[in-house]
Amino acid sequence: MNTRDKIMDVALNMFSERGYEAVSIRDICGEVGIKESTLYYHFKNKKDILDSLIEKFRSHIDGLLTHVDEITEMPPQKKGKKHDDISLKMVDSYMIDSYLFDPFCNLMLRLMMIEQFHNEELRVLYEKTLFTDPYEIQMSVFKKLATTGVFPEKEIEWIVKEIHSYMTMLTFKYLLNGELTKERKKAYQKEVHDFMTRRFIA
Amino acid sequence: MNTRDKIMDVALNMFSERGYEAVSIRDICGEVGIKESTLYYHFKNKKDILDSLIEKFRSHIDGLLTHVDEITEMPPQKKGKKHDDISLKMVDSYMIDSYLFDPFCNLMLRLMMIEQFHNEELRVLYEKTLFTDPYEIQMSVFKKLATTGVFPEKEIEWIVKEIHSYMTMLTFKYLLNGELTKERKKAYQKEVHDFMTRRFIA
Amino acid sequence: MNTRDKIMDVALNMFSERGYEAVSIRDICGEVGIKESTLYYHFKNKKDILDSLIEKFRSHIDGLLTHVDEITEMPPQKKGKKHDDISLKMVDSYMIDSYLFDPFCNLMLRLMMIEQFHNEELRVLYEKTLFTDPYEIQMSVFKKLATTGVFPEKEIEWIVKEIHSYMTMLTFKYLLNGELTKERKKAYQKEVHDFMTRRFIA
Amino acid sequence: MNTRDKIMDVALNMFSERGYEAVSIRDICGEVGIKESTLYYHFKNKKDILDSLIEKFRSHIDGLLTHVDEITEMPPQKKGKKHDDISLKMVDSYMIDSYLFDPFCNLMLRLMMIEQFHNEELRVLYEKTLFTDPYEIQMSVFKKLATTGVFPEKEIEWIVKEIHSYMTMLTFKYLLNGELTKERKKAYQKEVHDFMTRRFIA
DNA sequence: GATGAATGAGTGTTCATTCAT
DNA sequence: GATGAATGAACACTCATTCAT
Repeated sequence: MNTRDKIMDVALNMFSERGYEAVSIRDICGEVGIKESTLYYHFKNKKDILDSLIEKFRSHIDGLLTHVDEITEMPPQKKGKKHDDISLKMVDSYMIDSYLFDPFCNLMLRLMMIEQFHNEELRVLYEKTLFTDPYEIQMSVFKKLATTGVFPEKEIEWIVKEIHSYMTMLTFKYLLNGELTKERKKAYQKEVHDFMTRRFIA
Repeated sequence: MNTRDKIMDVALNMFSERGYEAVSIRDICGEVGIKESTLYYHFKNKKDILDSLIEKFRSHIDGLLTHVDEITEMPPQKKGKKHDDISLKMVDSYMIDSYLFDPFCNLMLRLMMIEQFHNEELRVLYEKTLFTDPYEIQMSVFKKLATTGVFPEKEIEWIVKEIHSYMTMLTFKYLLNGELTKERKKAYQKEVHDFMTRRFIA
Repeated sequence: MNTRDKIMDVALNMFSERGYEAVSIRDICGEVGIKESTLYYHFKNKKDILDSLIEKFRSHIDGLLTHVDEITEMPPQKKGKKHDDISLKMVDSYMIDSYLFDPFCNLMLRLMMIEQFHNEELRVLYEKTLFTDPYEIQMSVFKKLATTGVFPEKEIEWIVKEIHSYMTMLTFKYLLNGELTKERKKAYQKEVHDFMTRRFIA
Repeated sequence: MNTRDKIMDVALNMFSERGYEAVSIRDICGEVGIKESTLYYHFKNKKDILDSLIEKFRSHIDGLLTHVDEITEMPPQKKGKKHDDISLKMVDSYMIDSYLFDPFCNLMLRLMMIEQFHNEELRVLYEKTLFTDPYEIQMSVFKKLATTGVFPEKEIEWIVKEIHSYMTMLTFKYLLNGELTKERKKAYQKEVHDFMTRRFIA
């Protein structure tokens, strides 16, 4: 990892734990192992580090959304196929691994959680990535499933709301609370699985 | 309001928006209208302000929990009475008004959200007040309702999980996001009402 | 002890250990057990405490000198009497007990030692009480002894210089160094005794 | 002189006059001609300046002691040579010029005198450099002289005690009292010379 | 790419002191 | 006699940043 990336990495770890303002250039440089003056070769100023992190997060998210779009716009599976095949796999595997469980994304979510109350740009991004986008993704997935006749059209809205609220709550409870340990990840996955099983299988 | 209370009030407003570390003693005193040295007559240091706020919050919460206990331990209503009488009123009126919508509590929740990642004391309090306590309160309410025969015992767990996750998600979405405006409160109440109506009435 | 005396007592203890400037009104009041504002009922300001201590010391010293004068101006003892009768007793008992070993005087000497480098008033007092006065007292004692024929007049100067330098060195080494413990007092007394024995007896 | 050395120089001058605590970083920087923040580039905090001074003093003293050892371990002069040749020259010239009269050492001794009452590290150093070391140096010098037969072995202890106490008293009287002026140095040297002359010549 | 040296503004905190009660 | 509440000035120290090398 080159110096610039190391700075961003260290900065994100610190920002997401203590907040942007509470972290000093000294703190970052001390951890990276460079002098403070060196940091200014790589970044214009402190704000520039944060902006670069946000930019990186945005393109990461754009990649995810593009990927999800490709999946949901694929021609529908044959009728009668088990409903969870596509939807649950997508939700479970893709979004969880590359988004909620991804270290970079997870730290960015924490940072947004911390900074949202006095940074409008981050507040909007926070609302979008934690509430709006996941809801819309679920909706497009279930709408597609509806075309296969698995669910009646008019029930979709509430089904999605139920799933979305459950997963959102679990996200805050397990993934945006304390350190992101293996135990918390497993607890999250277990609760998601139990919910899905009861709701759609049992 | 005396000087000490004014300091706590101003400090909480600032801490909950920008985080404890990012707020300076100068900021607080400027807003309160006292000299910095005066603040140190009322509080022994910056941390002492935070500790006093936490202490105040704890006793506030203790009051709420005691009140809830009194309600749920009242002798059960006559059979057949509409289930929402006691439960929804309690949930809607009491917990919402005196907790989520209460300005002091709301700001404390925001502060806890911000500080939880590097303050273990606040992390524990955060988990308790946003996840553990609400779930347990709902459980005791619904267990009581179950004794009146309104709900079958074995369904209670999932009903409560459903309600709890829905309300938790709404709390993060509307009450712990941006400024706590009347519009957001109304949006929150409407979504709670819609959910309750669909789930228990329709 | 009344409040005023308690303040002076505590102040002297602290001044003599950490220096006048390094001791705060807060420190003193904390130890005395009064509020800072109360101190200003008893003393005009911080400097006033120091001035009062100096004044008290001056009159203490005046008392000592008067006492010594009375002794040295008493009619001479009969010829042939052992020379140490009057001189050593005086030196040993009186000056040591009421001056060097006296807690108040000892602390004042320490205070003067600390403050002499930037307080001309205390520097003069320091020089007088540690170098000039003791030398002159010894001189008047030995001059009196000379009249009894015990010492030849012309040897007196060097005898006194010898005694004075020895006792001064011991004072700095044992009484103005570390805490004034019983051990240090005893070590001081032993060395004085050994010196006197060797010089005048052996 | 570079900035770091200038800071140490100014700090020592101020510390030795007013005491460590009574001197502010502002005072030092004002005299050196730098901003306060600059000082923290060179020293990690105020204590660090003091520690650096102590360290410098220690190595200075180590140098002196090594030098003295070399002299006293030189093969003895031929018998009958005037006793003061080596000893008095050494005492007079070397220890006085490079220790008591040396500006850095003199200021350090004053600093130690001031700080000894509440700084155990400095108290120990103070006792060593003003009482223990000089006594031992004199002892090794006179023991060497004794081998040449100038002094009887059994008289050495008291001779050294006499010299040591006399020079110690003079040090406190002339060199550690008021400003270290040429007049005081001369007065000190004259009294040393008079004492030596009377004691060993006359 | 990186650093040594510097800075002005700001940090939390303590200082001696005042004054109405 | 003593205190609660306040203050302006000073305290040691950290901040993000600059710039010549």
